[in-house]
Amino acid sequence: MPKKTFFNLDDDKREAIKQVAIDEFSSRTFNEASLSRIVARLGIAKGSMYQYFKNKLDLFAWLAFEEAGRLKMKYLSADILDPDPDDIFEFIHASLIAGFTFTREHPRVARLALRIMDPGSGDELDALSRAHRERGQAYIRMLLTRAQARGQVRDDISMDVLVHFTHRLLGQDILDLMLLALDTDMASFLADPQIAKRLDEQTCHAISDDIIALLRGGIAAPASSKPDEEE
Amino acid sequence: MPKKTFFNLDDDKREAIKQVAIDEFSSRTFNEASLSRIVARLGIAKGSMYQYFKNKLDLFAWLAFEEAGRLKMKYLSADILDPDPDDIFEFIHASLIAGFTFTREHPRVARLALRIMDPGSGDELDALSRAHRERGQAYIRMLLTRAQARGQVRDDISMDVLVHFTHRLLGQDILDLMLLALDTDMASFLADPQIAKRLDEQTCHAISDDIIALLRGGIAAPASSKPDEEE
DNA sequence: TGGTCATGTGACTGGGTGGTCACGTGGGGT
DNA sequence: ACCCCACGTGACCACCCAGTCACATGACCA
Repeated sequence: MPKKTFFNLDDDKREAIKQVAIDEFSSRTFNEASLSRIVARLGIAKGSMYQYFKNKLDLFAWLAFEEAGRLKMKYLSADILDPDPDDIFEFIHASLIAGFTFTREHPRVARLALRIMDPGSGDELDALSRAHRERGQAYIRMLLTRAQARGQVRDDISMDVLVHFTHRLLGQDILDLMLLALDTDMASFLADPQIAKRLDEQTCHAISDDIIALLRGGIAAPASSKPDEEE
Repeated sequence: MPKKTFFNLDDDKREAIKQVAIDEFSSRTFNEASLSRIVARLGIAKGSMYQYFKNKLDLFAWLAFEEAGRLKMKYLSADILDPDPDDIFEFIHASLIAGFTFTREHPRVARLALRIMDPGSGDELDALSRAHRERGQAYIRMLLTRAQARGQVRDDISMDVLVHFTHRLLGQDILDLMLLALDTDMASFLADPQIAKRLDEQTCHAISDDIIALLRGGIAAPASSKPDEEE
């Protein structure tokens, strides 16, 4: 968490620091990101940063866990976040749309949020990362278990596997799917996150529909006689 | 590619260099991996490395693309690698088993091979990485398209999405699934890759079966009347 | 006016990096 | 005995880093 000095700053300066830091941490690994580069871009002294934050990790953790999480929540809670939606597929669909919208409107922040998952950036960060992931997976597990109890999700497959893939789908896969639809890759996106804004809403819905169809029926062609799918 | 000097070395020394370098590059990002650390561990002079390799990238690329690829191919071709297997699900199943076996027997090399996918390590490496990925995806696409022509894969979903997920399943997901089954995560694996050896063959088959079931039928519970699935 | 205190500063420390280069060494060939 | 040449070496260069600290600034209060 930032020190109180940080919150005494001009709104403009505080915002500038936030934006430049998001830029740096979203485009590079935690270890590769550089405080020196941040302060140079801001035109302030390095010592100042240490008046605002305890150290590099403090700054990163605040941005990636607190701020990015807060912003993402806005998008999720706008559409969904009912702890027991009546249809798990509706829930996933809504989460995908929310994720697409969030990523399209705040590509750098979305990428920053994914940086949390980077392993091997030091013990302290790895521990934070694991705790974060486990919280998310616990939530998904609850939803899937309830859906299973309602007979909506198959019960002949390891719940761990289901949780893992669903969690990943709603987290990392969203950006991958967007990049796929835009015919680019992560490297290009890191170089210019704004390309995410080129994805229109219609395509987002098309991708989500495809994913939901996959989740519902797998990749196999329907067995010869089975007219209960549209088309 | 290494310089010829490297191939004139004692087999022992060449092998030692390979092993220490694999250790370093598999446990850290390309940018975070350190040549200084490698030579220190080997007890040789840094200048020597530059007699064997043009630079850091040369060493990494040789290990990750050539050597790791060669080793992985051994496992894949042992079971499969028929360009038109009669059953796409059999093919995927065999690839999963081969991937599990490879990862279990050579965890560090398997992790090294995944490092190729790390984006943002510089233009040159990103370009190599993209080319590598595109080759792999082209192969998967061919297989899926043929399977589709045989009526084995549904045709109402974007082929790009199918290719993307299948490619990822056979690449990155294999390690993730193993870690899931071992109840650990990537951070712990990076700290000690040998934990992968604890996964027994039976569990590998169980996971593969689950994945194939997912691919065949999705996550949805079968619609009330439909006895064509086992169980 | 003087004093206090929050804030800003940037040179500096100690450490790391990839890569170079002038030099050493030793085995063949002539 | 001579040289050559492949190989080995580690000090060294230029650069980058996170984090520190003695000092400067300026607002507010007495």
